[in-house]
Amino acid sequence: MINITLPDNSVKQFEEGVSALDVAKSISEGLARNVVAAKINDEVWDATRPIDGDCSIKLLTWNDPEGKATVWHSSAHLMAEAIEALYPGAKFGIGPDIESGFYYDVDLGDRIISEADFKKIEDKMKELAKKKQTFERVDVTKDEALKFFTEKGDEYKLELIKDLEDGSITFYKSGEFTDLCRGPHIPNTGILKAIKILSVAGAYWRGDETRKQLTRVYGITFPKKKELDEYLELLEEAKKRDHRKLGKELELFTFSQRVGQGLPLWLPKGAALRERLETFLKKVQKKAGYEQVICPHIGNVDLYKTSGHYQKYGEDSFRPITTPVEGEEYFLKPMNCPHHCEIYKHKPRSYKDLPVRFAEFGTVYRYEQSGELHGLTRVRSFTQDDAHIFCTPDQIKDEFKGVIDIIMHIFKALNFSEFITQISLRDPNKPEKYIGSDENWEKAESAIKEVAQERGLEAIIEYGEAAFYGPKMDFMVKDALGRKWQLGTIQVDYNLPERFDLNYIGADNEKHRPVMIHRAPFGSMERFVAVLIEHCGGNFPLWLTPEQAIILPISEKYQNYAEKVLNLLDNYDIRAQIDNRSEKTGRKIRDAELKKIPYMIIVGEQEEAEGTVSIRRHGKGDLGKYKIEDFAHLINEEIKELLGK
RNA sequence: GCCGUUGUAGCUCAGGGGUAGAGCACUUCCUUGGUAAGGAAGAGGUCACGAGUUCAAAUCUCGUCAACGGCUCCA
Repeated sequence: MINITLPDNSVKQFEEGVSALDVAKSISEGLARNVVAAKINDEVWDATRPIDGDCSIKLLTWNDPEGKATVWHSSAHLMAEAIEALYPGAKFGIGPDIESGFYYDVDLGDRIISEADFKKIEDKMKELAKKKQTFERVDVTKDEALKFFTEKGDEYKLELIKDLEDGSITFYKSGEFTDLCRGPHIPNTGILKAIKILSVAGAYWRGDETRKQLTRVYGITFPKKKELDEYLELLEEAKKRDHRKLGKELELFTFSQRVGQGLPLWLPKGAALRERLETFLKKVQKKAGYEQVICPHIGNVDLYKTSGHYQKYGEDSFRPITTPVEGEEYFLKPMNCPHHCEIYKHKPRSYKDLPVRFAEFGTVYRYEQSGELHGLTRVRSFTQDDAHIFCTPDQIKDEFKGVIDIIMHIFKALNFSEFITQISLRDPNKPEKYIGSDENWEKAESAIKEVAQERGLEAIIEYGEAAFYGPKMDFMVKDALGRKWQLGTIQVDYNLPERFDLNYIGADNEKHRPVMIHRAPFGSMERFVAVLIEHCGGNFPLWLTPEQAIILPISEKYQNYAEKVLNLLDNYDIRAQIDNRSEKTGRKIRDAELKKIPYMIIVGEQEEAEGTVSIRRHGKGDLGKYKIEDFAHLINEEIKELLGK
């Protein structure tokens, strides 16, 4: 008999060789039907695999992340089986589960899979799933494994097996399909009720561009059709919110082939919106003791040799600009820090001056591979809401606090209520990878952890994710569709102060090395605006939106009154326009709704007589009549609430 | 950068070896109206760019550029 500890810490006795599925059955049949895998001593196992000793157990269902992963991994096998049946002789690379679904890399010879074939594969998968095929785990020796795939003629699997240790190799058999696989898998394919092939793309074998390109087939499965439908709806919704689509429709930005790829052109409405974001942050930063600086867009090659960026990225940058007579070399600036270091250096600094905080909306240029460019999220020219704080090691903690407060303020003003904080620290096993003294690292790392706690942030700590020059804290927001986006970042840097030989005179009258902190709450204006567009679906917060209100006169007779209203609103700093086309009100409302203007102000005979306005809220409908001043207050109160003042 | 797909009016898209189509947007006229599309007329395109094949190319072929979906990369 063996002892199995359940999640509630109760211990039950079972025969040796019992499976997690048996354990589930002993609790309830209903539970057993939903079990897809089990965590045995923190390792995910097949629910059907015999347990041969004392252990703790957690039964996993579709609702556990590991359960989903297992379901999708098994789905990948099912898809491979379907593809093998439909395309005999297909060879298989790897087929893992991913964040949403799974894929399998397939070599089909000269056959191709296109969207038109998806249905065929889905149908085959459904047919196979209905058979409730089990997944049979088989231990094999390396020789057996090699023999099997040599006979099958699958060189990809052979290559994978060659890297594996004998004794650790397992096959999984389900139906007609046998795969090299570590597992675990679901008890049988019956749970896979809703199946969708999503897309197909090329992918290099083992991510190596010198190797053969395989066909990567993406799919997703769910235990219930309803869940699949919801997922497909989410994809549709994401498409509707795509910032590239909305950016065009709302006239925020555009691109021109003639200007060049990855170089965004901000249209008047987009530029105004971005300016409001900048003004907002500038105000906050001024209060927090930042000073604005301005730097040129190019820098001498020596600047980047000093910073070390030339050695590291010189080849992957835009080619240098050379002066015609002297032959000097300049680079488009790929970051602002080296310039800011020189600003720090322009005069001797005392410990009494620290911290100094230089802020700049600095436009930088980076050569990104052409296939990488994507809307505003990946561009070749972008503006960082950058600032560099030069401080003593003891001041790191307070400075982090200050930056976190700014970031939280921004998230609130822009309705990002869900976010993830990540702290990246050294890999304790590889201290040689990092520059800077142990003592300083220790100090900075514990400061960051303490600050996170004091500010009530539930931070994920990642060891080994720090940059070689210092630890950092990143913020990822979750948008309205639950997608995660990396935005703000705070990074400690011991490297540049060293390279630029920055110093300050301490109380002891000796020179000391300051610490540098890079920080960008938005990240970049381009990326941030893109994320914001997708987060709010183009319905920007009232303080930010291009047009806050539009006045819709019922007919031309009320044009004068409309202008009077406009003037009054202008006095309250409310951005509004008049739609004076000779269209019916219904039409004007429809157009204003489509333009996502938050407030529609209808004025006609009644309003003019009473000195009021009729208000309609975007997406909500008629709000009734207001006095103009009351309406202005309504708007300004709404804004105040967001900006928290 | 690599593989695949795509490129026709400001936008969304149809068509396709014999000189260009729709809806919306735009302009003008009529209409002066009460909470998601009033009517009529008009204007608008080297069919991404460059070569080639052909009596004839927007259409076929090749190349270039760009966008899209992935891969690799991201100070």
